[in-house]
Amino acid sequence: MNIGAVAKQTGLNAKTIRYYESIELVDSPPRRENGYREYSEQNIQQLWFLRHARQFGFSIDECRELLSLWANPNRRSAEVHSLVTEKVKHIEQHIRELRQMKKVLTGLLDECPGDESPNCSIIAKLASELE
Amino acid sequence: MNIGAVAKQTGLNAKTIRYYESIELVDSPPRRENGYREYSEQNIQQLWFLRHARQFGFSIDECRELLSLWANPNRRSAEVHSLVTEKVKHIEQHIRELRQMKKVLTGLLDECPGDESPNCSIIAKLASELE
DNA sequence: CTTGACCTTATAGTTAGTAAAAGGTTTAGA
DNA sequence: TCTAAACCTTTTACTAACTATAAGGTCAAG
Repeated sequence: MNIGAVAKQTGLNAKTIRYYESIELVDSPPRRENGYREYSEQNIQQLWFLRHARQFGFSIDECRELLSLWANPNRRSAEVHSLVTEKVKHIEQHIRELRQMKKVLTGLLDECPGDESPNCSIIAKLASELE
Repeated sequence: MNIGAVAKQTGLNAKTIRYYESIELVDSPPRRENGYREYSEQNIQQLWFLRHARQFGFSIDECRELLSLWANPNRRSAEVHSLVTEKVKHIEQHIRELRQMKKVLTGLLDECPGDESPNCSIIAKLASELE
């Protein structure tokens, strides 16, 4: 299969697929006579793996770890479990930070008239030296 | 005041302050004879503004807009209100996405034994072609 | 035979800084 | 007075994870 078809199938951008190959995240597919990449089922599965892992918020480096666990028949599922547990903790932390940001911002919104006047406590708050 | 003291006061890294100057996000402070930057109250207030706006999750470009609203005595507070409202909406969207990610990942965790065996439904799920 | 949709590479841009290199200046202590 | 630490300066390159652009080769349809 050509890169365009693989891109369409997996939902990855063709440029992203070439990028993953350039950083040696996935195996290089063989080339046809004209130089085009010819993707095997195996190649495509790696890309599906990445598509999903990236969607779940894993970084490229974490994906590298997950891919090597996937490739290793002697892996301990505890390792996968621990990687994912860590990821969930980070997500929770991130959510807490966003909630805090939202809380402060909505508080500020209540104090800003939102009309034609220039007075706005949001601007004032941003410019203040107080934490 | 020298850049180091301003950095300490505002909590911004001195390198970050020079960076903000280089992209013309803040006014260039005048230089002393030795070439050192000499920060006025005015310069420092701009940096406080940025410190806060960045903490609230505004991008550099959004900060540029907010700074120009701050500088404009004829601003309409409705504009500020609308910028912040948009930001809150984005934060909410982001939180929803993270919650969804967390939900799927914790679901997967329940199905992975997390022991010495190699079998792991997380790995299997990542490699599958299903959405 | 030409048009458009593919494919190729290399290079540069994106965000928001951070780090490193290589050097000049100031200040405190011995 | 000398020197070492702690400042300050600039330019350049690096980070993450792509995305865009340029400039060109290939292929299939009409």
